[in-house]
Amino acid sequence: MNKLYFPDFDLYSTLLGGQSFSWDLEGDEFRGFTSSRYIKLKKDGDFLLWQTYPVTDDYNYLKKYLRLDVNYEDILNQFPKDEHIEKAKEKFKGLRLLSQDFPDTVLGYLASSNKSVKAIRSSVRKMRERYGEVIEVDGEQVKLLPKLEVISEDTIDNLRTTGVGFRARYIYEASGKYKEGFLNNVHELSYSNAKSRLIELSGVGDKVADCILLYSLKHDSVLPLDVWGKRILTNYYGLSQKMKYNEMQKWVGEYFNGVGGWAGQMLFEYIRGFK
DNA sequence: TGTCAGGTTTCGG
DNA sequence: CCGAAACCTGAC
Repeated sequence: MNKLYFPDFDLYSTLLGGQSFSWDLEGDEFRGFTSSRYIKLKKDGDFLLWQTYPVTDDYNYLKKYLRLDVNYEDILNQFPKDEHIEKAKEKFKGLRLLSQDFPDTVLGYLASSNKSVKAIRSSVRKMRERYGEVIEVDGEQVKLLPKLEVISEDTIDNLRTTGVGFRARYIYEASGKYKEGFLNNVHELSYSNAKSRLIELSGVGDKVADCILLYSLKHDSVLPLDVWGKRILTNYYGLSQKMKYNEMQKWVGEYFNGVGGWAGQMLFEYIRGFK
């Protein structure tokens, strides 16, 4: 495996927390699947050991996915100083944000609405089983995450067999639109323009759009406001439960210094008792 | 078996 | 604009 010096990287909370549904822990090795790569990753002290498949030694892919070019200390230094953040940081220092492949993130979060992380992971694996490309990894056959183009060529009824329920229509329609290029330039748009475009997709509302914008497109100031995100704001920071989504998000943008996504991820895992 | 999970859409007011 | 109901299914 390849080796990189990388302290301050908590693989467990980063890969198995709430931001990706595509990683498993086997022994001391994390194994992840995207729509184009299978990745093996583990920690050896302050080093990261890694390999990519079917294209091996693909450092550029890993670097983008894990956001290896961010200055982690700088980000932590921008966190506001308060007791909740201090506690969350104690437990989750090393938790980082990923930049997952855009279509993969759209798929995962379209499948996520009104479902627990565990149930989402299960659906994602069923879709992977049905649609994922087979590749060979160290002599073993494994499947990748499906490409949206492949899903768009199947039927909604078949898609339903993967446990996505009423979300099948959302995934199917979004796959077709993606294939037509509807989302081609979202990564170049401002936060609000990109968000408007995403919300035009059926099945994407404020929260799912914010997840895609944060976990794939690196809009780091956003804290996705699901029930846990809202609990952070109401229970820890005294915001009223009556506040509207966009009002809360505006507060996040101001209070968290532009790194609400990073701080929020730690608070999110902290408040939901992960790990 | 019954309830819960918990985002978006849809519908009634 | 707002609140409430409906949506599928897996987990427990």
